[in-house]
Formats: sequence, structure tokens, C-alpha cells
Amino acid sequence: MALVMTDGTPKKELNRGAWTAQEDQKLAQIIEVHGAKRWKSIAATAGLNRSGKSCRLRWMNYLRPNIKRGNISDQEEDLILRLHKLLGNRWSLIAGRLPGRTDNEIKNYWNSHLSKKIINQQTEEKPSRVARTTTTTCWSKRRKTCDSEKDQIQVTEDGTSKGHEGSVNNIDVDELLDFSVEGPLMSLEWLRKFSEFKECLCGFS
DNA sequence: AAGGTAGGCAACCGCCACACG
DNA sequence: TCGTGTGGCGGTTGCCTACCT
Repeated sequence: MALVMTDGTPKKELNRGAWTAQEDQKLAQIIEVHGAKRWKSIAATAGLNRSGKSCRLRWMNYLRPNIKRGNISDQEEDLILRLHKLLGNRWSLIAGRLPGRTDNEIKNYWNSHLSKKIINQQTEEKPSRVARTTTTTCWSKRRKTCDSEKDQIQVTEDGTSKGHEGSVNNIDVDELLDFSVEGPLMSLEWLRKFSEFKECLCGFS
């Protein structure tokens, strides 16, 4: 039975599935003119019978300039492993530290390659060690909540926590977690700072 | 050569937060 | 203040391909 709108007109079925080269071209052209915003109107303007969400996803994961595809280097893999250990399944944050990589690609890479690696490693290690690696999952489940929580928690050097004024152990939290600027690959210095910060939050719970 | 299976990846789904009227 | 629309995110699905029997 065909779907109809409230005024009785038939509801147009949206295109689904793989994108064609023509659709890609149309989308890229429209974004070049209007910018990557208002995805619903982009879809309409381009004459693409796609949802705004679908257009956004295609652009972000495939058409965007400077996207690197495939061939994840050992350095990048190591970084993903480290960041996942720290951040959990916060793929967008992890991707933010890997220029040219998308959250979807990293997520897929994790699920198809790295998760197996981890499982193999864990089966060779003691169970207690396995448990320790899962402590960061609290960061991934409800990202917004966690993000706001990070602004509320301050841990002092004597181990007590109190209302937070933007720093933990002299670490500027906002700066530390600002992934808006694409920089070079994650520096060891950043990792060190983040580990310190995370220990403050998790070490006293 | 044909059928079955597993892996990889693109795309979709559902939920949540935020902006705006 | 509330309702609605939109964007962003992580989880999941399903298709395609390579490999195995």
C-alpha cells in the first residue's frame, strides 16, 4: 500500500542505497555553491531524491575534500588504539585527531581489524588486565552528558573533587578536549596530558 | 565451476542535543 | 516554555567481493 501525505498526495519514496557518480557530482556542485549546511535544502536544490541526512553522510564520509581513504598506516593504527583506550567508542573525537580520516572509517576499521586484535591480545593476558581496558566506556555511552560532566568535575591535588573552574591538575580541560581544529597527528604530549586528566577523573571514583 | 562463508565497507537507523519560532 | 526541525553521533545492517571447500 502506497504512503500518502495528509493532503492525500502520494508520499515520494526517497532514494536509498549506493550513490551514483551523477548524484555525487550534483551534491558536490551544490555544496560548492551553498556550503555544507542546511542538508535538507541541499538535497532539494540538487534535485536529489535523498534525505538530508543521507546527503550529509555522503559528503562527510566520501566527497569532502582532503579525505584519506584506505591504507591506514601503522602510526595511525597505533594512535587509534591509544585513543580508543582513552576515549572509548567516541569515533568522532578519535577521527578529529586523525586528519583526513572519518569517524565512519575509523569505526569500521576498529570493528573489522582492531577489535579482533584486542580480543586476541586479551585472551593471552590475565582477566584483571582485560577489565582495566574497559574502564573508559563511560565516556562513550552518552557523549553530551559526559562532555558536560567534564566541565563540572574538578579534582584537586589531594584527591578530593569539587566544582570545576576549567582545569584539572593545571590541565586546561577545554583546550585539552577541543578537537575543532585539525592539527597534526596526536602528539605524545597530548596523550600524556589526557592520561593525567583521565586518571584524575577515574582514579578517585 | 559452483555454492557457501567470512570480511570489509557504505549506508541507514534511532537517539539525543541544540536552535529557533 | 514548549514544539518542531535539523544536525551529529554511535550502533547496526546489508551488499559486495574474495576466499574456501
